Amino acid sequence: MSHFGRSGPPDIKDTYSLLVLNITFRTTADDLFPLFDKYGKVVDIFIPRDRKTGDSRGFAFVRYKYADEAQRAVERLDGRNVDGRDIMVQFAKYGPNAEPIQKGRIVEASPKTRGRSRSRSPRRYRNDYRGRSYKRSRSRSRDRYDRYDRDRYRSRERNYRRRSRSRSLTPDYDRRYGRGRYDDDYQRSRSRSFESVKFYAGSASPPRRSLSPRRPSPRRSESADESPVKRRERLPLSRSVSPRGHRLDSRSPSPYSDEVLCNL
DNA sequence: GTTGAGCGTT
Repeated sequence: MSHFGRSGPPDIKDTYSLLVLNITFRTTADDLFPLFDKYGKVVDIFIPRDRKTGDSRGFAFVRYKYADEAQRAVERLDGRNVDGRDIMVQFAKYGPNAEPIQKGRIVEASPKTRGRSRSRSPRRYRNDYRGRSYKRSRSRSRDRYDRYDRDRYRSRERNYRRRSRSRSLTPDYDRRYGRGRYDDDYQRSRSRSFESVKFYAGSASPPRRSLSPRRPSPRRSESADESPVKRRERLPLSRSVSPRGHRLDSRSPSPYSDEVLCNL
């Protein structure tokens, strides 16, 4: 029950969180797991994503069960090249609820403290990033669009997203799987557990989205509502199963973005 | 079909 499923933070009570910076936007939790799991028991991996687009934001959180293992992972993996980029691994400084944590360990004393720090200030999302004058919307290209003709480019962007969503085959993957080894693999057997766990967690809704978003009900009202345009929008999604069969991220947020759902 | 300082979700 408390797995890397999409049911929120698992059991963060006695875990040690590592912040992994500078990963590629295509790197998934699956990619990180074998690396980090070599140094200890990885309890959870989470890759924050853009709310709207679902894209990776370029960093990840890896949670260890034991502090010494986390520490070792920092020493060994910080600066390591992953998918062509030198990642930075360090202990997280803030908890999932913006709590300061020490050495990656959440200091959350009482649930009262936790509730306080997040219940007030009803930010829409956490995109304000704690008011630390966070400049970015994560990319200059999107900044550009946001400033100028966002409305004009919106549909274009959507198409991009959708296509890149269902594509999922990049040189990165070739490289990674051609490599097939990590530096000291003293417990490579565990490399499978992550996928297994996630399959387990997603058993209700398998990663391979052979989805059935909404069966066109034989109702007259709906069929009348169906325009060819909408139909076209749905089709590419229905078959958007990646070549890898499963492309699981930490929590793949619904493959169908909200806008798509709204379209139906 | 991108981008690149940074701290997180059901």
